[in-house]
Amino acid sequence: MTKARTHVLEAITQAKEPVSARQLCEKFQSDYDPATIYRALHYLEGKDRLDSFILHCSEHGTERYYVLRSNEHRHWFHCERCHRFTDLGLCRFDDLVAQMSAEKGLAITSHTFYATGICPECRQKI
Amino acid sequence: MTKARTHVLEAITQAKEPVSARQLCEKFQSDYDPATIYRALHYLEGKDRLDSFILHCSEHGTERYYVLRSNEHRHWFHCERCHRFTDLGLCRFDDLVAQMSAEKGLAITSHTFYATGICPECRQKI
DNA sequence: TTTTAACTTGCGAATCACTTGCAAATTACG
DNA sequence: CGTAATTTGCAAGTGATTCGCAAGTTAAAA
Repeated sequence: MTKARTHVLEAITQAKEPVSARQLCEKFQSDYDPATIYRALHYLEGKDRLDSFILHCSEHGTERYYVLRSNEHRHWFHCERCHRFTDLGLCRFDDLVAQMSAEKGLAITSHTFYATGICPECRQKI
Repeated sequence: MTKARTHVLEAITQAKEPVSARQLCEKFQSDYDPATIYRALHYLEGKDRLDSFILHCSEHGTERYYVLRSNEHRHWFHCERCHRFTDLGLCRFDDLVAQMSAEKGLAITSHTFYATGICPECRQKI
């Protein structure tokens, strides 16, 4: 683990929500080149230390977001108003996914899920 | 509905799986400019005639895929080997989504789900 | 520890999937 | 039919991410 990779992993570990490459590039603006950040993310994802998903929002456009990979994965909600994430807890889709997999004879190795809408804080402000 | 929009909608209607903008641009290469295709897709999605999701695959990169919007939405599986989609049937997550929504006080207005892995045909070829 | 081979990084240029500005072409409608 | 509102094509622009390459580091071998 090089310094850059360690720092990127630490930043994602400390974050309470999914982090985009761009956020990391901003954070490490004076330390690492964007290319290094992107390469660190690929490296860490290849080593199964990170999970990621792509999400489009009106404020940030289309970006890939990274979270730590643990043995039990979680899903996220994205608020269309404040553009923050809310943790939806551990994945509860395993049974349904297994069911779909069995029905169609698929070897499902992963799935992506996220929900969008308005979070309680923003809803209150309307 | 202009001609371009009609043709785009027809192409997606006839397709048996999600279609990317790029596929449509290729199909209508000699008829419409890519900008027109993209604008038609935005228009149709804005009119609730289409649903879309973003998916990254090794063969086609990151692209947005479009499907007809019906009252009951479906989810898809994407094969990492042949890069085709398999219909996973109607959404079965509504209860779980409602549950998550209630737990966190979120106003969930939509969700995205897709699974990836190897389809039966490709699995057989290994 | 010197030698060498194997990564990593920074920088700048290149990709690629879209977007946008603008003038010409269509379409809508009074 | 005539004018206003839309839509299209073309070309240039964005923005996230990737790549080539030379320089800097690290690791393994001798």
